[in-house]
Amino acid sequence: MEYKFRCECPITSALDILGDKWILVIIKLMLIQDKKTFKDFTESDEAIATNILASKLKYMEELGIITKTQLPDNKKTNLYLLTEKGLALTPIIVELSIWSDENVRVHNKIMKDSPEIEIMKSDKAAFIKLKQENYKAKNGFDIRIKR
Amino acid sequence: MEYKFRCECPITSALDILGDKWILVIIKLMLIQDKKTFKDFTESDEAIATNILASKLKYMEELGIITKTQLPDNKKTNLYLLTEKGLALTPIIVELSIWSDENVRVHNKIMKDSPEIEIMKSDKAAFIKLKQENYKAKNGFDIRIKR
DNA sequence: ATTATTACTTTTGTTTCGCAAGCAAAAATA
DNA sequence: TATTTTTGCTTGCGAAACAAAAGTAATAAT
Repeated sequence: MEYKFRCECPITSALDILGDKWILVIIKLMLIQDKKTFKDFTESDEAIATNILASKLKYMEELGIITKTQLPDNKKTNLYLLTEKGLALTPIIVELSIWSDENVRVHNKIMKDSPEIEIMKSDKAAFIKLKQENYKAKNGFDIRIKR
Repeated sequence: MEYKFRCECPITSALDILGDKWILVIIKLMLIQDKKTFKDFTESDEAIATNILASKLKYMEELGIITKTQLPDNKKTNLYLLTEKGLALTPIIVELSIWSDENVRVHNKIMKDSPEIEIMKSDKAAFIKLKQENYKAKNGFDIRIKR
């Protein structure tokens, strides 16, 4: 539970936490693609290896970005859900989408369109609020047990 | 000049490019802290190793995020400057600042305040535009030679 | 009672990161 | 003009992160 930071800069410190290949991808899977179980994540297009997934989920839980919970009628399947701290990353995901749409397509020819990109661009704040509220409406009031 | 992408997702593809420990930190050093030479970067608080710096600068130039130029009266010192594609990352830097200010301080006790954080929060779009225009005013019309 | 599913862990590489040292060209200084 | 310093790197080696594959234990479904 002790993390290493390169220096006193807030931006660099954020990247000490988020700056790797997987953390923000996992956030995206949860927020945009509704993934919540270990199996959900392993079946995504990104094809994350199970050992890496396990270690990243543990790390994110420790940091308070996600929680690990269970449904009361199932002792096997765990639910991984975004906390407020995790949901607060939504603006970063949105800005990555927009930058990608305008600057990455030239490198990745098979990249999909974001269906919501125009809505995103025309009113960022509204889009962010909507995504966050939809997430909470779907996942915030489930009956579940913290473990 | 061939890059590997994990899948067709725009967000994941953006992170295939930006998702490492250094790229966004180097962008921040250029945009916020006015760093432009190899030496500038090595002297930053982040203390990047020279071999990593050299490889990242090369990679970023290949991608079109930065350019490598020279002043006409100096054959030694190179100037690394953000392109439009690199400047377009400003909103991501701003959102990282805001998330960090609210969520990272609990982990990094010695983290500095962003002096501009309140301005940033109160009008993001204006702040972003200002930063980008300041950067261009300072660096956009220098006499320099592309190499 | 048997099979399948879920959520991992373990093992064994491979690739990326990072420190330290070294080096060559250009620039500054004597 | 000769020497020293600065700048921008490269090289070599150890450490850490990432990744593919196989294995396991508990639970759930049949």
